Amino acid sequence: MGRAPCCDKANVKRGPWSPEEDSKLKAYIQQHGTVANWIALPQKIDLKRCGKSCRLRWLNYLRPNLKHGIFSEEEDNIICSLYVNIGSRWSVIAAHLPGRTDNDIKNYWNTKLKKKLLTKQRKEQQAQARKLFSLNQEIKRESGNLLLPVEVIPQTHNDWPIEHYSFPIPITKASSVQDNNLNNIQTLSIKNLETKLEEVEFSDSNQLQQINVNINSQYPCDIYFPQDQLYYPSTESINWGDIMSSLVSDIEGCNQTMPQEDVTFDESMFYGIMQCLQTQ
DNA sequence: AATAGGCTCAACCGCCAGGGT
DNA sequence: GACCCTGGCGGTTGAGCCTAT
Repeated sequence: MGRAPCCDKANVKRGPWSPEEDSKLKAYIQQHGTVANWIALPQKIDLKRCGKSCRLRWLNYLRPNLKHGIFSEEEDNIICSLYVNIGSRWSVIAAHLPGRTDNDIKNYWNTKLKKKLLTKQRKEQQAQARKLFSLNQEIKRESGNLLLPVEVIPQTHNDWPIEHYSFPIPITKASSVQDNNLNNIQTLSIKNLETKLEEVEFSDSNQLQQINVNINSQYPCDIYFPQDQLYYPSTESINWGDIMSSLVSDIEGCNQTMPQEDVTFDESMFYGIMQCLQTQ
């Protein structure tokens, strides 16, 4: 047996509110100040609406001092920083943005801000890829025939659109040994990586002071290692040289126990490792 | 001009927590 | 403790608008 409905669905109006309905609701609340019982309200003011619908209409549209329209850059930053820290708790986020409702913020995030951040992320990622490529070439030159990737091209991942730590992880070309290699690489590199990443501090002059990257934390939604790129670790502040160096030393150690094969890098392998890190 | 597809956002849905009985 | 009721919340939907073809 299901839950009893909060109102008689057959006898309530649904859909957009008319100006008359709005003014009835507004008038009642202005006269009484508050609503003690939203469920009972529609009957009192002769509205064929669900009490919950009345409440929502008031909170999201009719109540005074609501701000509608374009979000400012500052509001964007606040939303992003809070989202990164607390996830999709829109009511909490709304509490930090006077005049904005949780519904507004939720809509804004889902329709605009997320895309905006994705675009920004991709641009940064391309710059990062170029940087890594030249870094790899340099290391390669310095280290002779070191087994490092010739191709480092972080791709846009359809299911996982934001790739934060998209530096390469080596795998062998031979699929039969990939699993073993992954295990080796994981055990050898993970601690190093983790340390490096946790050392990364980043700041944003506008919004946030230093926030440590906690790669063990659970991101609460469909975006991982996300959006924080805006005010969190900028690629500029990450010492990729250090990270690459530690990877190189791990790879060297790893190679001693591995068959001599060409090693290439793969994005999916990286995410596998990052997932492994998260579950540790 | 027609229309298909994408986008926006107000409104709805269903779950959960907390208070009252 | 069990049950009921309500408020609050996050996720989802769909009508209407916009844009590209």
